[in-house]
Amino acid sequence: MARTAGSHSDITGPRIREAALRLFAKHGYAAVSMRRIASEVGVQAGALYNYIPDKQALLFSLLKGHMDELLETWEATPQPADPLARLEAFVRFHIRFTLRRAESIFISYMELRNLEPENFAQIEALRGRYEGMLEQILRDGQAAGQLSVPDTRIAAFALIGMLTGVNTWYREGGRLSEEEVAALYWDMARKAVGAG
Amino acid sequence: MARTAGSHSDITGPRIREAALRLFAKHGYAAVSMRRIASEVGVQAGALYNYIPDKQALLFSLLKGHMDELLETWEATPQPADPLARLEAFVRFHIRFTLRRAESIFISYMELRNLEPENFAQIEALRGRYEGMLEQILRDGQAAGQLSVPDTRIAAFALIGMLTGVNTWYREGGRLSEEEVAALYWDMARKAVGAG
DNA sequence: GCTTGATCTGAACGCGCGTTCAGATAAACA
DNA sequence: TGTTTATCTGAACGCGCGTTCAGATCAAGC
Repeated sequence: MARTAGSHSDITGPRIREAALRLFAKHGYAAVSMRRIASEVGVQAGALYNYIPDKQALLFSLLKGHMDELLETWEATPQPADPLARLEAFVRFHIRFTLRRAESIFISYMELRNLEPENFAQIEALRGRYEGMLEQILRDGQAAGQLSVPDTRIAAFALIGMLTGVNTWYREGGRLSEEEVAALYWDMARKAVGAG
Repeated sequence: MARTAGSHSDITGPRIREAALRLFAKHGYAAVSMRRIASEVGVQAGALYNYIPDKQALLFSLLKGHMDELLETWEATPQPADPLARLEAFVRFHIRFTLRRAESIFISYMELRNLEPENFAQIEALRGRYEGMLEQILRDGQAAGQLSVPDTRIAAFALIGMLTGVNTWYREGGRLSEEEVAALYWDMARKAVGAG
C-alpha cells in the first residue's frame, strides 16, 4: 500500500492530473479507468473524488487548463510590430509548445469528441480564438504585401496542421533539436505563405 | 425487431463494417460497444460474431482495408515522369482521398493506439511506405533542381500533416468545393517546398 | 494530549461490457 | 415438400466500470 488512510497530501491533486494526462494521452480517455489513474497515484479510486467531481470533469479540466495556458503564454510573448516577424514568432512558439506539451496537445486534439456538448463548445471556442490569432497575422501580412496566400482562413488551418503534425514523429533525443525543428518548419511555413 | 432469426443476408458483413467505421470515427473505438454496432445494423450483438472473430479484429480490418486501398489507389494513378508534376498528383490525390474517405482517414490516425502491438506494427509499416513515396518524390524533385527543402523527410511529414489537416475543418456543402480545396493546398504545398 | 477535520480505505451499488452458445428461423436445394 | 444449413435471437457468463459512503487514519491546532 503506497499510502495509508488519513495521510494528508497537498500533492495528490496535481498527481492525479499528471497521471490522467499521461494515461489519457497514451491509451485514450475511454480506455483509462479511474482505478488505473488511482493506482498510478498510489491511492484507491474513491480518493479521486476528493479532488474531482467525476471523470468527465477531469478530462475537461485538463483540456481547459491546456488551452488557457496556450493562449496566455502566446499572449505573454513579445509581439513584433512587423507581421512577418510576428508570424515567425507564432510558428516558433507553436512548435516549442507542441514539443514541450506533447501530451496536452495530443489529448486536446484526440479527446474532443469525448467531451460533453457544453464542454466541447467551450474548448472549441478557445481553439477558435487561437486559430483566429494566426489568421489575423496572415491578414496583416497580406495587407502589408509581405506575403500572399489564396485564403487566409485556409492558410491558417494548413499552417497549424503542418506545425502540429510535428508531434507525430518527433521524439526527444532524436537527430534534431527543438531549435533545428523550429528552423526547418519556419523555413517551410514562410515559403508556404509566399514570403519566400 | 429489424431482422428475424434465420433471415439470410449477404449484406450484413459490409453493414457491420460501415456502422463500425461511422461509430468509431464519431465516438472512438473504446467508447463504442458491440451492442451499439449491432443495433445500428439491426441485429443482436451475438450475430456480429458470424462475421468477425472479435472487436479488435474489426478495428484492425478497417484500418488495414483503408491503408491497402490508399496505397493501391495511389499506385494505380498515373505517375508523371516529371517530379514536380508527380508531387502535384500526390497532393491532389491525398486531398481527394482525405475528403472522400474522411472517416477512414480519421480513425487511421486516432485509433492507432487501440491496436494490439502486432496489428499496430502492420499498419505503421503501411503508413511508412506511403510517407516514403512522398519523400521519394521530394528527393527526385530536389535532385532535379525543381524544388528545395531543408530536409526531405521532415518536409514529407510536414506536407502530410498539412494536407491531412483538411479534415479538421472541411464540411461537405461548405463554401469550397473539393477542387477548390485541392487547388488551394497545392498552391501552398508547392511554395512550401520551394517550387514557387 | 485531545479534538477536529481533511484524507483515504475498502466494500458495495447497479450497470454495461465482450463474448459464447443452444435453440429458433427461414432461405436454398433435393 | 422435406431437409439442410447459414443466419440470427436471447439469455447467460464473469468482469470491470464510475461512483458512493461509512468508517479508519493521522496531521494540525488548541
